[in-house]
This record gives sequence, C-alpha cells and structure tokens, in this order.
Amino acid sequence: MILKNISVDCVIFGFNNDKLNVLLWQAVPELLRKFLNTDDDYEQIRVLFDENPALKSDNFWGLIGSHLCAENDLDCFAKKILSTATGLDNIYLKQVKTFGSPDRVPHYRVLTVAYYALINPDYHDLQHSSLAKSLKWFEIDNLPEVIFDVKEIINKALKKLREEVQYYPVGFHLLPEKFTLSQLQTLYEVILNKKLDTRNFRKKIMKMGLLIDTGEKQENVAHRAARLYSFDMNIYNHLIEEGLTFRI
Amino acid sequence: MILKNISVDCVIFGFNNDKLNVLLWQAVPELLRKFLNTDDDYEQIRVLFDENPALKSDNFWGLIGSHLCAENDLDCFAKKILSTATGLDNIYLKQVKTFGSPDRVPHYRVLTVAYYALINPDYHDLQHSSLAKSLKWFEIDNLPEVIFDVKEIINKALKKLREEVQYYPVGFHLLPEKFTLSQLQTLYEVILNKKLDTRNFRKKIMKMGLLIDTGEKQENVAHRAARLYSFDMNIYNHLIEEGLTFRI
DNA sequence: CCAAAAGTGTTAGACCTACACCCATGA
DNA sequence: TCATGGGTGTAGGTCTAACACTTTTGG
Repeated sequence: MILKNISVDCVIFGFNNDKLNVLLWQAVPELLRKFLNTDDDYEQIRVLFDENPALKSDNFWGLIGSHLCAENDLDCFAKKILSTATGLDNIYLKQVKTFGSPDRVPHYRVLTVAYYALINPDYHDLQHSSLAKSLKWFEIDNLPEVIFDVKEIINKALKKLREEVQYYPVGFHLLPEKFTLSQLQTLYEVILNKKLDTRNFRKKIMKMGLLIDTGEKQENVAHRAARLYSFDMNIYNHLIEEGLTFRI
Repeated sequence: MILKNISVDCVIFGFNNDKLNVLLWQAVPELLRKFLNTDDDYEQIRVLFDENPALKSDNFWGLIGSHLCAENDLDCFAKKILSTATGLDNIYLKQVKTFGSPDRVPHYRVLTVAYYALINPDYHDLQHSSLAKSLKWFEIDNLPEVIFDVKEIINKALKKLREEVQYYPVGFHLLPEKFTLSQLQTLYEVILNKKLDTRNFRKKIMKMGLLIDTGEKQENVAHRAARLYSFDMNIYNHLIEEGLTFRI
C-alpha cells in the first residue's frame, strides 16, 4: 500500500561541464512502478495520476520521487528511489526538509519529504539507469518549467548544500575518483557562487589532510599537467564524526 | 479530517534553574481536541488512541503534538500546537527532521515531523496554558520514560540546537527580556555542555552588537549586582538575513 | 569583613587575506 | 615559442585562547 499523503523526492545534484546541475524527469506511472512493491501500489499510483492532470503535462519537469510505500522505511525508500534512478548505491543522501503547505499540490493533500543527493555524472553513466529515457540534467540557474513547488524545494536543497559544504567536506562526492585541485576549487566556486583565491584554497584543503596524492598526473592537456588526488574516506569519516572543524 | 499517517511534534526547550529542560506531557484525547478543528477530527483521534494502548500509559511521557489536520499548513499547525501548549505566540520554532521508520509507532504507520521551540519558562508562566495540568518540565539529562522514539527525536533536536546556537544568536529566545551576561554564558554552557572562558565570551558577545544595556542592575543579590541587558531584535533580524557571521 | 559573583586587558600564536610570478605541457 | 592553466610564499592584520586580579554587594 502506498501512503497517499506522503511523497519522497530527491534533489540529485551533479557537477558537469563546470556547472552545478540537477537531475529531473517527467514521471509516468510505468516508471514509478520501479519504486513500488506490488501491483496494488501501481494501481494506486495510476489513480493519483488520473486525479491530477498536472502530472501528465509534457512541458513540466519534476523531482525524482514517489509516494511512500507503507512498509518501507523513509530513508531506505529515498535510497531506493536514488538507486533506481541512477543505478548507484552508497550515494551521499541527506534529508532536507518536509514541505507541507496545503495547496502545494492540487487536488489532494500531500507532504513531500525532500532529500538531496550528490553524484558525479561524468563518472556515473546514467544510461545504465532504468529510467534513463525520462531523465535529464539541467543547470541549476537554467531550470526548465517545473511542476508544483519544485523550484522552492530545489532552492532549499541548494541552500542546505551551500551550508554543508562549508563545514563538511561534502563536495568530494560530486567529483570523479581522481581529480585535480582546480576541479575541486571550481566545484566549490560553483556551489558557493563566488571566486576563491587559489593559493588560500589549496592551503586550507591540504591542511584538512583528506587528500591522497595518487602520484598520477593529467594526460593530454595543452598545459602543465595537474596532479591527480583521491579522497581519503577514513579520514573523512573521522572528520564527520567530530563535526565542524573545517571552513572554506 | 486528520491525516492518520502524519503527526507533528514539538520539542520545546526551556532554560530553568540553570538547566536545559524539555516540556513533555501525557496526551489524552480530550486535550488533543484543542489542536483540532472538528468533532470528526476528535472522533478519529479517539479511535487512534483505542487502537494504540501505548498511548494510554500513565508512566510514559511524550512530545506535545498531534496528527495533522488535512486542511492545515504544516508550519502553522506546529505553531498552533505550540501556542495551545504554552499560551504564547511568536515563539522561535524550527523544523528539525521527519522521522519515518516503519516500526517507530506500533499498530499503524506514522511519520512524525519534528519541530523545536525555545521559550523561557520563568518568564512565560505555563499555568495559563490550557494544557497546564498535563505538562511537565524535565531536565535534558534526566528524562523520564518516554513513548516510542521520543528520546531519539529529542536528541536530534538538541543536536540541531547545538549547531544553530553556534552560528545564530538563537539562545536569546531562552532568556527573560532582561538578563545578565552570566546568565547568557551559563545558557551557552548548558546548551553546548562545556565551560566557556568568561572574558573571551564577553568580548565575542559584545562584538556582535546585539545587546542593549538597559542601565538597570540586579537587585537584592548577595554580591556585586550585574548589569541587565536586553536583546536588539532589529540587529538580530539583520544578522539572520546575512547568515553565518558569528561563532561562539 | 567575608563570601560570592561581576567585571576587566594583555600577550603569543594561529589563521586569514591579499597578492604575482615561474613552470610544464601540447599545439 | 606561444597559449594555457598548474603550482607556489610572504607579510600584515585579525582572531583566538589562555590567564588573575580588583570591584561591588548583602549578610
């Protein structure tokens, strides 16, 4: 059984072409079926779609999400949505907020529990996703027409990301396994929407002690090749435990 | 109509006798009625209580809250709970998180949207509350037996309070209108659960420019009388707008 | 005059910001 | 050899942490 009054939506951020992107889709019941457990669930979803014509528009995009199945844990259901959408497990995922204005969705009352997730779209090819055909990346400051209060939800998630990224080294989730310091700096600049001083940025990052020099370098670049670093998950987990020690 | 799958609970913090306290109650349907809109709502609540014997125990305490009425905005409903419980409007109130394990409440599935609030119990006499007889303050590290996952919710709210208090001058909401710097320091020490250096604390606080010297002093104290300060709401609102400028 | 809390400054070290040039690479 | 981005150090100012004594008040 699905809970008609509760949906779970994921704001999936990606870092692509030096831009911060959000993954959206145009939901149809057949695809939502992949999040659900039973044929009954699917039947309920179809009824909801019939009740709410806004969901059927071709011109509006929405967050990837679904009504919650009664037997699923909230966090696990968000993970399930995410792994179904991206084909990836173990993605950084965090609850943002629950949205609950009475008129945010027409025709029936629904609260949306919003999560945000960070992935690297270059590294993780979404063609493997079973939803691939309905998914699309959009630049954060060039969003399409969206349904309901999706823009508000994205803005809130972005605000939360901006806060988190300053105190927790969260941004690493958006990069490939091996990356250059310039990529990392650009990522921070894009998320925070401001220029950072290269020398100071490097000092701060190196002081954290989170980076492992892989010994490798970029290849085939028309300039001095940059070192490639990877990211020490053990030290990261320690830092997360201890909390706010770090500030960009 | 009430939404059977959604409840809204408030973790109400108070600062009393130099301790951080939480306001709990033992809910009964007749009192919950005050949060609700219609007799039908009340009837539904009574059914839920009958279905769930845990709610009727005399030995367990719970957070002040209720199932959400379908026609009410989520934030407004939390405010309504709070003002009914305390008799006070314009209280600092913030969403913490939504709790959604499937087994957190026996017999039926319910997600709880938790809020936290800060009030000053010396200053605001809860005897005026229409729930007064069922309410009780408990010290944060001396909680009674609580129902369901209330302890987890309180801990999460406390963690959030600890984070917020370091970057936003939120703690002021817990003090009377006029207070001494020692009271403020004790409040921070209690919330953060660590000693602070008096001279450094005073420097930081004064640098914020949030305090107005009322010109008054304590009276009838067996030691040098301390100055009484009040708290400049205008500057506070500016600081909140601009965000993270301040760190204890 | 005693007990109890209020109130106050300085110093050393850490950290932050601002800033400009040489290096390595492929085309 | 040129264009491009990679990579580095320092100085001045600000912020932080650690620390001890005098003042005021009521009993």
